[in-house]
This record gives sequence, C-alpha cells and structure tokens, in this order.
Amino acid sequence: MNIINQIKAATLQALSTNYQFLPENGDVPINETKPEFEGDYTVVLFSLVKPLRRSPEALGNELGQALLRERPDLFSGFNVIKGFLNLTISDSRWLAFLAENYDRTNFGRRPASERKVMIEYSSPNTNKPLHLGHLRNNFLGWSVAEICKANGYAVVKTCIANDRGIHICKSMVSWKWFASGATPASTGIKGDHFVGDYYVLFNDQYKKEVDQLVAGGMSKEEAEREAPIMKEAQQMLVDWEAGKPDVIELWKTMNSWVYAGFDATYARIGSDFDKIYYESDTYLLGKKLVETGLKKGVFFQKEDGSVWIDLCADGLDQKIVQRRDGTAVYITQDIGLAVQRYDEFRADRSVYVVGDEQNYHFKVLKLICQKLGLPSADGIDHLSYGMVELPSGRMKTREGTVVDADEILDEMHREAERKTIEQGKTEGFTDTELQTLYETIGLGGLKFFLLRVDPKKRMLFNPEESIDLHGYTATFVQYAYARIRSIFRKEGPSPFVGPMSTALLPLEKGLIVVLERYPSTVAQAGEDMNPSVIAAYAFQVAQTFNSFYNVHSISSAEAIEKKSLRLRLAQLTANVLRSSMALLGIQMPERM
RNA sequence: GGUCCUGUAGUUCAAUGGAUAGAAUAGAAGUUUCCUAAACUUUUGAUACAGGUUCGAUUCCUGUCAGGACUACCA
Repeated sequence: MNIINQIKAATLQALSTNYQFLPENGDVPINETKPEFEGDYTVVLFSLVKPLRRSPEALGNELGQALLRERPDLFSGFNVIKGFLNLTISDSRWLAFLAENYDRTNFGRRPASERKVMIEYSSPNTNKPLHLGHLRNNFLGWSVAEICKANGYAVVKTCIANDRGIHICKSMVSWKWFASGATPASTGIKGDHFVGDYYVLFNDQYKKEVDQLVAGGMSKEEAEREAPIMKEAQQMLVDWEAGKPDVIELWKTMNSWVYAGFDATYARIGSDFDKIYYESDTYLLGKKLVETGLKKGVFFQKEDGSVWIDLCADGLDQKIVQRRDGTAVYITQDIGLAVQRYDEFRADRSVYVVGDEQNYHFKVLKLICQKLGLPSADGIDHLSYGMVELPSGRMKTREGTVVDADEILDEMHREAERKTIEQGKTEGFTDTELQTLYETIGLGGLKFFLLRVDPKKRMLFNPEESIDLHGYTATFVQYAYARIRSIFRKEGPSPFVGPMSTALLPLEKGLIVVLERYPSTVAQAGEDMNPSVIAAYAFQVAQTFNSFYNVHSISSAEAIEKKSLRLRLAQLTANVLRSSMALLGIQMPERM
C-alpha cells in the first residue's frame, strides 16, 4: 500500500476509535504538504470540523496525538496550522520503502488482470504522408496503450486504414494523367510522399479546370461538378465499387506504395498495431444493423427511403444512418466495425484516439450503439485530442503549412546532432552509436513535446521551442538518467553492499518522497488516459534528482552508509525515469 | 441560430473545492580545483470581466466578452 493510503487508513482508524466517526464518503482529504510547512502529507480537517463539533485547532491536535500514539511506526511528528494537520512520516518508513523497491524493475506496474482494452489510433488516409497531427495521435495512442498495460490491462492496438473513397481516387486519377508510369522506385521518392504529390497535383489541376470553366461563363458550383478531372475521379470510385479490374489493380499498387512509406515512418517512431482494419473491407458493414434498428424502432425511414435516428431527446439532432440509395454512411460503418471488433476481441473497453473535431460523431456513435443494445456500447470511449496549431494558426494543406512527419523527425535528429557536437560530447562513441543517440534525443524530444500537454487541449507547436533541449524536455530527463548510469559504470557490477544510513537529509528524503509517488502517478495517468501526467512526473523526478546530485556526492559520500543509501536512491531514480519515459515511448541513453 | 470545448506570468504549459496559484522559457544576478554545467542556486512577473454557491473558488453555477470545433445523403 502506498504511503497516502496508509495515512488515510490510519486516519480513518483514529477517527473511528477516538470519535466513533466515519466520514460519509468513507474518505479523508489528504494533500502533499506545501514546502513552506513542516511535514510530508497533510490532512485537511475542515470537512470534519462540523460533524465532530471541534475547532480545527483542537481536532488537529487531538488527531495528531492519536496518530502518533497509535502508529509510531508510520508517523514521527505533526503540527497544526489553521485547518491543516501536517504529518511527518518517519525516516524508517521511507528507508524501508527504498530498501524494498530500489531494484525492482516492475516498480509502479500493476499485476495483469482480466480486463481488456482495445485502442484504436493513427487511422491514416492512404493518399498522403503523415503530418504533425498524426504524430500527436500516434504518440498518444501508443503511450496510452503502454499506460493501460502498466495498469494491468491486456491491450489490443488497432488501426483503421482509410484506404478507399473519393480522396484515394483523386491521387489515382492524377497519377494516370501526370506520372507517365513513374513509381517510388523509379524516382527514389518515399511511397507515401510520392502518392501525396499526385494528390496535390490533382487539386492544382482541379482548380485550374474550375477557373477555366468559370472564365468560360459557368457558375462556380457547376464548374466544380463539371471539371473533367473530378468527373473522372467520381467515375473511378464507381468503377472501384464495381470491382473493375484495372482500377482495383491500380488501387492496390498505389496503396502498397503508401503502406511501404507508412511502415518506414511507423518503424521509426515505434508505432505498431496488433490488428489493422481496412475501410475497403469494412465500409459495407453495418447495413444489417440498419435493418435491426428499423425493426427495433431505434431508426425510422423517411419518404425518400433514407434511414435516420432521432437523437433530439438526447440533446442532439436527427442523424442519417443510410442514404436514400441504400448505401451506408460513415457512422454506419463505424457501428458495423464496432460490432466486428467486439466479436473478434471481446474487449471491455474500446478507446478511439481521434481528434476533437469528431466529438459529435463519437457521441452519436456511442448513443446509437447503446440504443441498439450492443454489448460493446458502454465500453466505447472517445479519447479526444486537440488540434496541433502553428504560431501562424491552423495547419492547412492548401497553404502548404502542414508540418510533414518525416521532415520534423529529421529536423529533430539534426538538432540533437548539432547540439551534441557543439558541446563536444561525441568522444568515445562509434558513428553508429552517435546516430542512435541523436535519434534517441531527437525523437524523444518530439514525443515529449507532444505528450507533455493535456491531450484534450489544443496545443501550439512552435518549431523553435520544440527543438529546444533545455527545460521541460525529454533531454533534461535523459541527461539525469545518463548521469546516474555513468556512476554505476564506475561502481562496477555489485555496488549495493553494506547497510544504509538510518537518517535522511532533506534532499535525500525529498527524492524518496517523489519516487514513492510513481505507482499512484501511473494509476492516475491510466484513469485519465493522460500521458502528460507521466511527463510532468518524470520531469519532476529528474529535477528533484538534479538538486540532490548537485549538493551531495554519491560515489564519494561522507560515510559508507551514506554511499550505500545514495546508490540505492540513484538506482531507484534511474529505474523510475526509465520506466516512466518508456510509458511515453521515449528511450533513455546510457551516455550522452 | 443550436451544441460542445478553451480563456492563468511577455510566451508555452500545471494546479481530485484547500494554505502565500506551480513549472519551463524569456529577462536580471550568481555557481566548475569535486560522480557529465544538456546541470544547479537566487530573482522579476499571471487566474478575461461581472455576479452567485461556501468555512474556502483557477476549479462548481449564471451572464458578458474573446478564440476554436461541430452542426454534410464527405470520411
């Protein structure tokens, strides 16, 4: 049991034996004691004052004395200020914690349970390369999966490839018109970028044609309908759905180019999936469910034959679930896919990592699934994240302000290289090791930068700040880790010998107190599905360690017992840093 | 128009209804005979506005103002 829960239990026990009192919710509020007061944790007494008919001061003193009397093993002192009972935990308790956990690599992780969660993330379109927004999605999804695992969940990572539709046909038509048979192999261009270029060409051509038609006297709407390249794309979509062999062939070929490109990027950033669904396989799913829904009276049909659901009672609008021509819409596919995934994996929860512009969509999806009585319905959870914006505003394809994923990864790598060389820290590394180091620092920096912000919030991506390797960054944490590893390289294979000192200096204790919070931090991040909690914590650990390291020598400690203590403290710090950063998908260098 | 989200130091981000609102960065001033100075120490600086709820509000409620998303027989 962690310290906070021990304090809680002891306090409840004391309230029970001394006042025959149990708070209504069975809980007492406990905070970290503010640094300007003496103590480690604080019981906030205000809520107890009224039912116990004591003044805050009196209650604090009685309760403090009772706790000290009943649990001398846990508490070593207390003071009362206003309505706050500040408790000091005994050094022996902290030391016992350290002795138990300093070399546990699974410290902070909960044992595996039966619970299973499915996490869908990434979900790219196969007509253009990944950009910065996709990176936030990928890093988030992957990290949340790791955090769930650390909390004992079995995790299934999935991805839905949006591999069909008019946007895919656009790149295909454009390639036919303009490529003269060029391929990624013949041009040396990465497949996803290659295809993306033709998608851009399509839009250029389309705009040209529309302008021409408008100049010829056509209205804008009509021109947009009549532009030859658009008509061909639409025809191609029809042909694709009809299974026309040459279209299917081209579609398969171009998609394979894109996948090759994606695979390279995924491999680089460490995204992986247990199961990939393809929209081309799933887009017809859900049609049967429309019938079921009609029969159950969940849906209703309009005169023109289209099928709708009325969600007005839930504060939403009417929503179409099947077009009048009988084809399925996006949401219908998603319902069908939800059923299929549940049949296949039986996950208790199903988390969709999707941008917040689809908040409405997922609200509707969950409601419909619930009204249809699907067993998976209640487990549907939309992990909605905010847009990544640039200082100049929103990224826009048309304005060419989209930050390309591969480019920003390269840029971070180069910055890490530049900085390392500038500091003259390349000695003793082979060229391969240096490349690995730059990637560890560069990729880690980008991941940390995108994960350190609450996922729900829109975030600003300032290129200059993102490549900064100082302050609230992965580099800061990595550097603290590398310094610790350096100590252990010099100490040799079995450094933990001899008894530990039995007293704690403030900086030593401060570090233990922070380290002890790791398990509850992991739990918190899991409950909120929020990696930024982990990022903030890892940074705090590194910060606390640095202050300690700056003042107290570890290897040349003033006494052998002190060295013994500090080595264990350093070891636990390293473990926690490595483990917490691993939850963010960030690796730690042994040297830097 | 309707629904939802967001307004905190110059800037980027924190703060289960708890004490004097924390970090980082930028600015100012310091710290290398000593385990990696990519570090450490000190310092300047903020809750959009107006009400309400209560022992206590950045947090909950209402209104105003400002930004954003959604509100497609697109996905």
